[in-house]
Amino acid sequence: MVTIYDIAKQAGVSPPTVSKALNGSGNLKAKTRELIVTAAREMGYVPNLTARTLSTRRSRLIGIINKDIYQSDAFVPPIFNNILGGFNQVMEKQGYDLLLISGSREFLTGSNYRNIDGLLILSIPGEEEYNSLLQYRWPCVSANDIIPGISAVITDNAAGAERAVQYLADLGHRNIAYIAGPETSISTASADRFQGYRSCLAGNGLPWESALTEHAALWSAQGGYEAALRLAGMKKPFSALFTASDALAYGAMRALREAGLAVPGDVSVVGFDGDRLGEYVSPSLTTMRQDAVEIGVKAAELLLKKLSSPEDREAGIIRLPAELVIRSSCAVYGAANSR
Amino acid sequence: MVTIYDIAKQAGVSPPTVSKALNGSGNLKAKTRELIVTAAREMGYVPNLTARTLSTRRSRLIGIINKDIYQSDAFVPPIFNNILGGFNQVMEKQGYDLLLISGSREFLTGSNYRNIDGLLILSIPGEEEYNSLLQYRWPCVSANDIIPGISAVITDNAAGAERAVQYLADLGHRNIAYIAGPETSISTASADRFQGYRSCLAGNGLPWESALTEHAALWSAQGGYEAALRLAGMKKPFSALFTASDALAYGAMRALREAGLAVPGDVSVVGFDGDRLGEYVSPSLTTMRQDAVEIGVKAAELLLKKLSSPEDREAGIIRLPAELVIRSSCAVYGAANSR
DNA sequence: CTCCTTTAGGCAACCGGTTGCCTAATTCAT
DNA sequence: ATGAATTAGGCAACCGGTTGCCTAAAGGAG
Repeated sequence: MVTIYDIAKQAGVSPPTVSKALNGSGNLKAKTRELIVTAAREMGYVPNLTARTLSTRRSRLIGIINKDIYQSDAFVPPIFNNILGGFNQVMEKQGYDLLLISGSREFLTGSNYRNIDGLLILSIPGEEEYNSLLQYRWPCVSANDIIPGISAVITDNAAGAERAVQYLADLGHRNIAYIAGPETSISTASADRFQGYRSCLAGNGLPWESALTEHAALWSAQGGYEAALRLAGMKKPFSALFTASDALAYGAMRALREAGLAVPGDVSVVGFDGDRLGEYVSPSLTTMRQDAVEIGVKAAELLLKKLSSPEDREAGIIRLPAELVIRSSCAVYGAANSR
Repeated sequence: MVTIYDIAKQAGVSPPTVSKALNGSGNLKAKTRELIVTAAREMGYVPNLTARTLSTRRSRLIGIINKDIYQSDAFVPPIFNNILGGFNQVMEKQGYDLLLISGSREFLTGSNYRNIDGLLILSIPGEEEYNSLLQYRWPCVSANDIIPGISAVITDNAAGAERAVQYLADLGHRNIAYIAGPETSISTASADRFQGYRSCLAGNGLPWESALTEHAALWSAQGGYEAALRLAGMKKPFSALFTASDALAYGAMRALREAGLAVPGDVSVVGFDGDRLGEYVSPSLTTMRQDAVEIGVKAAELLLKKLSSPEDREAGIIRLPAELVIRSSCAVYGAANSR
């Protein structure tokens, strides 16, 4: 591996001079600088980032926290990959690499043992890690979830949920059920969608019936399946169902089928996420599309801003609109409707 | 941040002694060692891995290469996340962290600028990166794909494809179509499944008809959809379809529906992957399940072995069996079959 | 009590960079 | 040509660890 010492010898200067030449710092004669830069290129020099990190205390490394990736058999919604893709696309251009933070080590030690410059949170493991996070206050952005005290880029969940429910209301549905995601003490994404659901009901003069809301145990098709079975088992009939994610909707549609309810004949279903896959299930799923790539891009930009002005501790929240994607899982109430 | 210098001062010893005490090296009196270890614990010491890496030339960092994650709007099959989950589960216990390698930097410079100890390849970007990889020969394992000259942990694709096709043959199907994934010059996964398909046809005395094989342009539902439309447009009828992935099958099933073909009434479909989601599409998808978590675990174990014995350059391949998961996308030939 | 062996732990150098300061060299004015 | 002002670039120290070697201290034997 070629080092600045090799280049220094080759160019007949001292190592610090090489460093200055390559970084554009210091007062160097243009000719000297050029000599060094040329030598570096010819020798195929690539700076050792480990050494640079030790010296400058900046690693150009962003930690990625995603509890779901680390549960080895977890269901990871496609949206996470797209967020990460958008995020990386921006960060890569700025010379940052991404470090998947294993388990909770970096957190619980609170030590930043790899000299991470900043953090992207996709989903936070738990209370303990959250507290550690707040305590150490590294530059940090949360994507797709709101965590009190931390900047976030997120879909406008409340507005998105309202839009979805309004669509169902506009189709004439009056009994609109809801399957929420699991609630955690920290995240508000699920709560925001729920709130949008309720406020839209209210806006349409519809009462909220607790019997028409079920909480899924997991953000997965399995969770949606079980929740929908519970809903279908209730005495309260419904002609429409809004779910807090697409995966929940896939599971719910299966449960409805098994309960003898046709989609959209008996029940109209709207999901939330905009998975590509929703186009391919049967019936294809009407959903609120989140622009996952854009969330990642915006999160990266926000984090870069924080990195360049560390004194700015403001916890801003950027909300991106969700877009209604009409496919074929919804029908006008009463068209072929028995309930 | 507390360093060994702080501990040294506190314990009244020299920094190297602290290092030796904490690493269990050197000849230290048991009492001294204990004194130091206690002080370190009390002071909340966590070693700075950047410094340690610089000194030891070992980073405990594994690079992850996955071209798909870096295409910001790509379809990343769930299996990738599960492989990574299994891999991380093992690596984490050994104190390794995972670095997502941005774009192609680390490759094309050939420099290992972050002092990565080893590499996990999930999907390789292209020829150029591949050549660079072979040239530098870092400890490296490929998961879920075979790359000439590189150790791999992979599902036995040929055997799995044979099993899938045999299942269709056993149901009485004679005209079994196939949708392959995109072929690349490097990877053999798709080719292996194709070969399994053909050898199973041969084993059952069925001729291979080129009109019954289509290559998808992408490993996605969209790719499967388009390929199946082409198949359906051909004059050659078929009563069964095997696809090289589940995502391809989802797309294909939609295309068949649109072409007026019922699944499994007119066409039986078998996928490959074992996505959880396949349970929730309609009809639920019969598929060959790959044990993605196990692939990740085995890949980690193999890589750890390579890391501990760098002289061993053998490019071993570990093949894991795929398991037939019978759901409801297949029917006996002729039961309700018109073609 | 002395001498020799063993052991414990310190010193110095190194990993590959970066930075502030200071001096040698150059430029400019006189 | 001389002196002052400016500029170019080297020196030394530092980031936080690890390692080999060497010596001081402790222990044992006679």
